[in-house]
Amino acid sequence: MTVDDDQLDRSFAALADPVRRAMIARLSRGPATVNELAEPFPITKQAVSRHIQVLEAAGLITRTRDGQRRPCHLVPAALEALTSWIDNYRLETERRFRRMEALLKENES
Amino acid sequence: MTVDDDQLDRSFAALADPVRRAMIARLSRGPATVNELAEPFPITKQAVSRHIQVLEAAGLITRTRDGQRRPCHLVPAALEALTSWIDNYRLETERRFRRMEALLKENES
DNA sequence: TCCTTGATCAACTGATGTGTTGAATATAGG
DNA sequence: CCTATATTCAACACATCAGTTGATCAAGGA
Repeated sequence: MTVDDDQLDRSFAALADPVRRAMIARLSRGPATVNELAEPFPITKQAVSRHIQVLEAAGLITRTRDGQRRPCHLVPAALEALTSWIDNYRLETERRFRRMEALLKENES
Repeated sequence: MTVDDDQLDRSFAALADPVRRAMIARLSRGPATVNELAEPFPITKQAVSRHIQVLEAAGLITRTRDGQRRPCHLVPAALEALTSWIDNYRLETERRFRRMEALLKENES
């Protein structure tokens, strides 16, 4: 999955909050409703509802309908898009470091 | 490399800005000074200087001294810490999806 | 239909973030 | 010493964000 710049903005901003990261961790173990996600936190359900909207706008989760409930589901492909963005630059940097080391070793011999 | 919650806050928040992401991309190709990093952007160097401080506080870059210059260097291990945090939950979710699929297939037979 | 539960909308507050301008600091070089 | 260059600090404006309370909407069950 490839993402545009706005999607990266929203995704990284979504992860830049401990409450939303804890929700991601919870959802990795299975779907959950607003009430279930709210349970561990000392904040109102309205606040939790908005955290969920942030995650959904980022594409990190989707929502289904189950009667009155609106269960949330993690979207692994969206997470994968972030890691591949980061890995791109990490790997490039590590390659450069290895080339530098090789050059140093060559010069000292 | 393992990071604490505050470090994750700062790192993801640092990446939630297109200017800082472009700086990461630039630095993956080699060290650069404030002036070099500022060049592509229509903002003041003071603003660029603060973007750099944000990246440094997140541990994503380090800085050295070269006369008046303060070159920035990307820290691949810090990027790796982020991808492994994300991958942890992505892989857990994908494992769960595969178990679900297996169960469905078993029940339909 | 009435009441309860799950979830969201609207308006407001305080904190944080990103940008500006202007002044200050530090190092290199004549 | 004096000046130019690289960078940072300080103070301010403006926008966005996370939280609150109170009202509203939607679906289920007696």
